[in-house]
Amino acid sequence: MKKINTYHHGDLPRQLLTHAASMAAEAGPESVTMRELARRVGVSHSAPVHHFGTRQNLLASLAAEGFKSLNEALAVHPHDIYAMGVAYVLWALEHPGHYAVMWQPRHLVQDHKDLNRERQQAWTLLSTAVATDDSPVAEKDIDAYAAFSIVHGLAGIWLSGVLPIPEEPERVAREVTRRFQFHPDVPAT
Amino acid sequence: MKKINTYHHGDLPRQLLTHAASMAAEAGPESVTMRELARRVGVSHSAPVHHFGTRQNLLASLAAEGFKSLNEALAVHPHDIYAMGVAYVLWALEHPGHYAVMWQPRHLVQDHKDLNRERQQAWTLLSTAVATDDSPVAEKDIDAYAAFSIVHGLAGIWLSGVLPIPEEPERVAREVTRRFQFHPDVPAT
DNA sequence: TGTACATCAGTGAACGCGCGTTCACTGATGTAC
DNA sequence: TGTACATCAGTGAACGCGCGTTCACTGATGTAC
Repeated sequence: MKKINTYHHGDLPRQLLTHAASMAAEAGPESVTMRELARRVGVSHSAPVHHFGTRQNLLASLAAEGFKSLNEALAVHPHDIYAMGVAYVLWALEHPGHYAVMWQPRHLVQDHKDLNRERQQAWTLLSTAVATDDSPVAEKDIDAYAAFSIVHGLAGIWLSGVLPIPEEPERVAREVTRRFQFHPDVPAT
Repeated sequence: MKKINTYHHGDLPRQLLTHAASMAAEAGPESVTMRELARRVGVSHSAPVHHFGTRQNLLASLAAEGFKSLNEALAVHPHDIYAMGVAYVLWALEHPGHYAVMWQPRHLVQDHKDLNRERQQAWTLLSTAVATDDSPVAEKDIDAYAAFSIVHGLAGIWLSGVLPIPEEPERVAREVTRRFQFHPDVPAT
């Protein structure tokens, strides 16, 4: 039987990230302080410093973990932009703390290698999926912008708490996502 | 000629809100502190307290001002959901500080009368514009959700700084907004 | 199996700082007569 | 026009607090022999 030891338990970085995600979900990234985080995990306030160096680096690690997990969820539907969109929204609802940190880069250290790689990968996944449509090249960027906007907007509305999350978020997410159309023929008025 | 007096200048609440908006735009709502705000305006740190009572109330006043101004911008196009959407995005780009505060209700006092009224009014404007379409009633909510998501998402992407604001934001906003369609006939797969 | 030693994980005191709010105050303005 | 007084706007010291980071440290673990 594995001894559970507050000392050298080997799992502290993992626990710190998990609790940081909870805190960010409850009260935003700015509420994740090294000291309160340490209190919740039950270690001294220098323990997080030992593992992550600075607060900005800890939050960037959390964001990197978030993008990695999001990418896995998106990669399940590599060629279906609508299914991918639904997966995006559902992932955000399931990981509100990560999501908040990912989109508030202000709180993150800038040159975090893992974060930059995973974030780039997320955009690649999305734009590749959009590219499977046969739109003119000049329209592809707009298509990607719009597809991303609708799912990011829906997630943002729900997570901000301004509108309540419905009972069947998956159904609503699917219906909302359907309202996105590729490069409509009718020109803008 | 009007005497400009640091004392009793009568314009302090106005100046406080203006500078608070700048600060929120630069570094987020959480960076708006009573003390730094007072420093920027050049008054003592109790002056903002005298006029707004608490920090949360000051920020709620800023959000209320934001919704009021947004509503005026939206009301220019009362029956055209696409034009209204473009107006929404452009307004957000022009008022990044207000926009940030409006969508981070965590920092605001809850029972601010003006804020609650103006926020309700914004939703009424949007849903009324959507209702001019002849969709089935059950689809209207989804239509409103989707229309709001796409513009809120686009504004959020740009303001978060993750993707750069293009040279012609109005053109891009118009094109993106066109990607929204009312209740498509093709059922979801 | 035992021992010496290096390395790693976590501690706790200390630093300097900025914050929101309270409170008694003072200077400026407006009003009644 | 002058004066007394009330009201309003802004001040500055003080409070108690939580924060990120530094640093010398100690306890636990792993490894070489």
